[in-house]
Amino acid sequence: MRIGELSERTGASRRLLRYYEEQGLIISQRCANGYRTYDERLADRVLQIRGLLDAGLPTRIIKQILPCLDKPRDIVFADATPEMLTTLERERDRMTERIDCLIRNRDAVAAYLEAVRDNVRCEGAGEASVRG
Amino acid sequence: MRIGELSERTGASRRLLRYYEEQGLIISQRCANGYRTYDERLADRVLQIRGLLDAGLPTRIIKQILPCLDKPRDIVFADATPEMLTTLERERDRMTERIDCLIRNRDAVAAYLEAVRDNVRCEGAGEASVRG
DNA sequence: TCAAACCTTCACATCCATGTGAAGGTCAAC
DNA sequence: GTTGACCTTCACATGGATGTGAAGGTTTGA
Repeated sequence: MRIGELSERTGASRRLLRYYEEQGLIISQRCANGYRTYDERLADRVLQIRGLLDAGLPTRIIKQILPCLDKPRDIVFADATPEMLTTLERERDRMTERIDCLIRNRDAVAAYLEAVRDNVRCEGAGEASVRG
Repeated sequence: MRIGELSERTGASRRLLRYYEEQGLIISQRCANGYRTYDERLADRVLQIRGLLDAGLPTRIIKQILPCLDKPRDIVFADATPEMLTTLERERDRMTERIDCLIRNRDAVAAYLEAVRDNVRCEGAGEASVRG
C-alpha cells in the first residue's frame, strides 16, 4: 500500500502521514523509486494515533505508548527502562483523569440534551410549562 | 476575587484567564479602576475548562457545551436553537468516541505495565523466563 | 508520446493554546 | 512619596498539528 491509499483509508492527509513518520510514530518501507510502502496493519495504527491525538495526547507521548500496544508479550522484555516505566505510569494516570473529565462532561451534556428533549415534548403538548 | 487569586487557585496564568474571557469561556465584572473581579464559582469553571482543553476539546467547542453545565434546569429553556442542539449531540458523540479510545489505550498501557511488573518478579526469582 | 495521477523533498503558512515583555495605571505599606 | 506588587492593554513569540505550494521524478493509460 502506498501513501495515497493509506491516506484514503485513514482520513489522514499524505502530508500528515509523512509527519507521523518523521515523528517516529509509523515506519514505512521504500520501493526502488523511493515511494513509501506500508504494511496493511499501518491503517489501524494510524487510526489509533489519530484517536490519541484527538484525545489530547501529543505525538511525543503517543510515541512512547505505542510500542506497548503492538504485541504485548513480545515487547514486554525489550527495553523497558525504569524512566520509561515511570513515564508510562504517569501517562496512564493522566489518561484516567482525562477519561473521568470527559465522562463527567459528556454526561452533563447528555443530561442537558435529555432535559431539552423532555421540555420540548411538554411544550408540544401544552406550552407555558416553565418559561412563560 | 481578582485575577491573581483566580490564577493561583486554578493554576492558569493571568494571561490565560484573559484569553479564556476573550474566547467567551468566562466572564468577569470590572471594578471602578478597571480590574477584573471574579465570582467564587469561576474557579471551578476554570478547572473544568482546563480539563476539557487538556482532553483535546478546542475552546470553540467548550464554549458551546459550558452553558449546559451551569444550572441545567434554568438554562434548558434559554436559547436552545436546533443547530445548537445538533452541535451538542455531535459533540456528545465525539466525546464518547474519545472516551472509548482513551479507555482502550489506557487499558493497553496498564496491561503492559502489569506484564512488565510480573516479568520482573519472575526474573527476580529465576531469570531466563522468556527472553533467553 | 503525452497527460493525468501518483510520488518525492523542501519550505513557508496557519490555527490555537500559551508565553513573555513593554508601557503604563493603582494600591498598600513603609 | 516612593517602592513593590498588583492590575490594565497591546503586541509579538513559540510550539505542535496541520495545510499548501513549488519543483521535480514515476507510473499508467489513451
